[in-house]
Amino acid sequence: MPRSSQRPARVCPEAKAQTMLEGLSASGLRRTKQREAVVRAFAGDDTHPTAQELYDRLRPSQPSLSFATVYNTLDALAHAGLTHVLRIGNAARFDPDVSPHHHAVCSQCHLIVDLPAGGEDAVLAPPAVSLPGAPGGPPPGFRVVRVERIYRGLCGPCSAR
Amino acid sequence: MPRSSQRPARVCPEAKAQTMLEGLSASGLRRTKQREAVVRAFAGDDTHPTAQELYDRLRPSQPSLSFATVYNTLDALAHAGLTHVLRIGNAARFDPDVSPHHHAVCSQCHLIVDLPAGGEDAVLAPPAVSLPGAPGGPPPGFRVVRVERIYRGLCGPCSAR
DNA sequence: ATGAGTGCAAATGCTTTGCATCCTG
DNA sequence: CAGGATGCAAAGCATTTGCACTCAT
Repeated sequence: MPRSSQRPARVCPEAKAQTMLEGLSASGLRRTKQREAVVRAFAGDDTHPTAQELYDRLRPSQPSLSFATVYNTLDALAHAGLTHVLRIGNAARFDPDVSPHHHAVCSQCHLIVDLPAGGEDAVLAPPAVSLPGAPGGPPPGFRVVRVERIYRGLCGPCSAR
Repeated sequence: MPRSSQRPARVCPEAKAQTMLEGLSASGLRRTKQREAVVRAFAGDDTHPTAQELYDRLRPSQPSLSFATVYNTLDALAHAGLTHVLRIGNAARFDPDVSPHHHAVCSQCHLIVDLPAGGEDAVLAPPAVSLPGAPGGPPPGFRVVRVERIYRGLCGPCSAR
């Protein structure tokens, strides 16, 4: 049994970073100082940062790092399937957690929190599943790869006003 | 029984446009020629157009219409709850259908199709429902107002390559 | 008549790109 | 040492804003 049953058993950031870096190599991408810095700053982050936020966070320690590199690195990670891109506000937000989970977004303060995938339905369809011609008959032949859910509402503090 | 059980019994565009215009008035917003034009072009549209697309569509018949007005009108409609904003690609897409439904997005051609809300779970929570401290214990006290789902995958044609 | 709404254009903000240079594999 | 990656800056879009003018209420 995992050490904790309260949270999605988040691995230690260092290990996560290692996994991401290995994923980069596995995708034929080069392992540069810049990418290592981005990955280390990003891997253990569950705040769904924007590229700008990561850049600001890294700038003090990596003065020569350019914004474009942060952007390109995140883009590379996303294409390699090592990161998910969340389009919730105006700017793209990045999520290093590619395991099945959903998001709750506070309409007031725009906080985004992770929601472990409940048993309700599968987030990932094993290889790919065709949508049944269920009630109303959605597009036939559409092969669903992933289901993303966004719970919109008010977080605890905002709910309490 | 509704006329059709295959599709979400879409109302006639004219009626939908009327409803939206009445909704505008009901929200204390003025009924201008520009807004009427936007609403008529938009009400029966299930292609989830961007503001730019609607503007391009309207320009020929409304040469004096400005882009900002289209933008502001869509924004006003959204604030009045008469339209939903979809953030799927880089640009905001607008959906005149505010009845419970979800979306399937083709990763290849970026087509967005409506999916009638199945019985699986409610899209709308009656007034507002608190997330149970289910498996993993998501944020306690978060009041869910609406659940949005995005089915990512490949549409029929793209799936067939 | 009043002030919300409009048109225009310029400002913002996010994202992408071109290119010379650097450095990993 | 070849080509991918970086840094810088500029270009491209999407979105928002200021302001003078117009028109719905």
